[in-house]
Amino acid sequence: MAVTDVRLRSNQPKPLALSEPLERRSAFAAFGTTMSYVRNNTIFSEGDDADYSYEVLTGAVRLSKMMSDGRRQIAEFALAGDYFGINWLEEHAMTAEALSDVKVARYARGRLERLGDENREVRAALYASLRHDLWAAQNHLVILGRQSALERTASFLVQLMDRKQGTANNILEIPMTRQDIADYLGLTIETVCRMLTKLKQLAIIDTPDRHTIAVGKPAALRRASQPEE
Amino acid sequence: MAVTDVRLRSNQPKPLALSEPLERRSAFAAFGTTMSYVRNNTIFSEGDDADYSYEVLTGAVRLSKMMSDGRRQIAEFALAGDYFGINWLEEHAMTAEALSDVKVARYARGRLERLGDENREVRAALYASLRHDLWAAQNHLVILGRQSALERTASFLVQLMDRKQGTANNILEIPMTRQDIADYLGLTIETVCRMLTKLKQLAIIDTPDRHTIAVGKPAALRRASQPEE
DNA sequence: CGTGCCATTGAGTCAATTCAACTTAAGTGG
DNA sequence: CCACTTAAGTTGAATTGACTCAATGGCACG
Repeated sequence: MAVTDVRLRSNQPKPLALSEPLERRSAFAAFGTTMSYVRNNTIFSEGDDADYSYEVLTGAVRLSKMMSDGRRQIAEFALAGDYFGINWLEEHAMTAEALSDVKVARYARGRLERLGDENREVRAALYASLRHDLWAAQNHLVILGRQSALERTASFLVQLMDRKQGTANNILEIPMTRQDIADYLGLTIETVCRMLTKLKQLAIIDTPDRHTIAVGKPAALRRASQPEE
Repeated sequence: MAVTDVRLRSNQPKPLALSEPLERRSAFAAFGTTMSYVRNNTIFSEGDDADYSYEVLTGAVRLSKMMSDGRRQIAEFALAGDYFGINWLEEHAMTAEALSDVKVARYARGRLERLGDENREVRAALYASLRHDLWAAQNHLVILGRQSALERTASFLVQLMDRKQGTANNILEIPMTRQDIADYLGLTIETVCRMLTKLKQLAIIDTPDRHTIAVGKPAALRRASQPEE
């Protein structure tokens, strides 16, 4: 199979300046192996040897950390085109699980590193991916540390919209459950639910079914994700 | 002046496996310029052109993001030996301010990148720094998203202890104010204060003065930073 | 047409915040 | 060196936003 290109997307949660360019490179050659995982299966666990890095081809993956008493924090949702598992050390720092049925391309880490050593372009792509993840994590910190429940929920939806720029981005097909959203935003499932209801009451969004969110008023949603003025 | 070595330290907030190795390299040559900043002055602001990268020589720096209504989230405290401002894009994603009077080494970004392109060792150091920051941010996410006020405060102190391993790490000289700690932990100044008092009442720490915290029972502190069992 | 999972809504509680008073420490300038 | 001023820290009381607990509704799947 052929893995086509290294794509980096910009999921911008804030006004926060900083426009990560939508780069497109054909950096990794077609030496990945395609793997499939069914919904809710684990791709790798926190602490596993980081022998492979991955790219999402179809479907979605959640990357999370778990505390010993079961509290969970999701750091990122990897969607089609996203990389995960490149950035870590000898051991994976996160658990990766299939949100939906997924196809991923799997790259042997050693090979990728060797390639990066030789090839300037591959190196740049790896570096860009790492930098993107850092950038995303730092924006995430603001959401978790300083935003209200409503702002968080709105921010999350804005991120999803911005991640699929180019396409009709007003109807969001979300693969994750309310619990996943809660664990991403540092809230409970009930609070996420209430905030979605609130946004619905404000006529900003609509939720025709569990996994669809229609953003009727994107501008209002963006406003809801930020401080008043 | 001569900037000696690229040091990476492990500030481990959790059991979370993952031992970032205490590497020591002499990667960047002595081409940095020494700069001094007095307490509370800005080194660069979010949105500024990222022309330079920095290393803390003495003192401490806070790296933060600010929302338009003044809410602030501190992402990191850079202490002596730490790098900051390497990881970002064309524009700095954070504001860097002097916590105390600081001396920093300043490196022209273009030069650093060129050097990284040529020199494998420099490249590894840059990559390691980036990876460290990502790792730290991801741990920070768990703290902000899923820990209680007491756990956060304890985690913060544990991080400080672990960052100065090797030295007598039970007496912490902290350059930051309570407000800084609050903005790092996603709490209010009052809550931080109350949690410190609580730790004091539990005889786990003592606060002889504002900028000194003596950790009498490190093990108990570590326990307080994690879920029971 | 149950059975079970996920989502939603309501009611009551609680942890952390807000508001406010007061204490302590750190300058600053006479 | 001491009075004066300002900033930082601490404590208490009241408030509140998000949480917990509990019950119900809606789909999907066998």
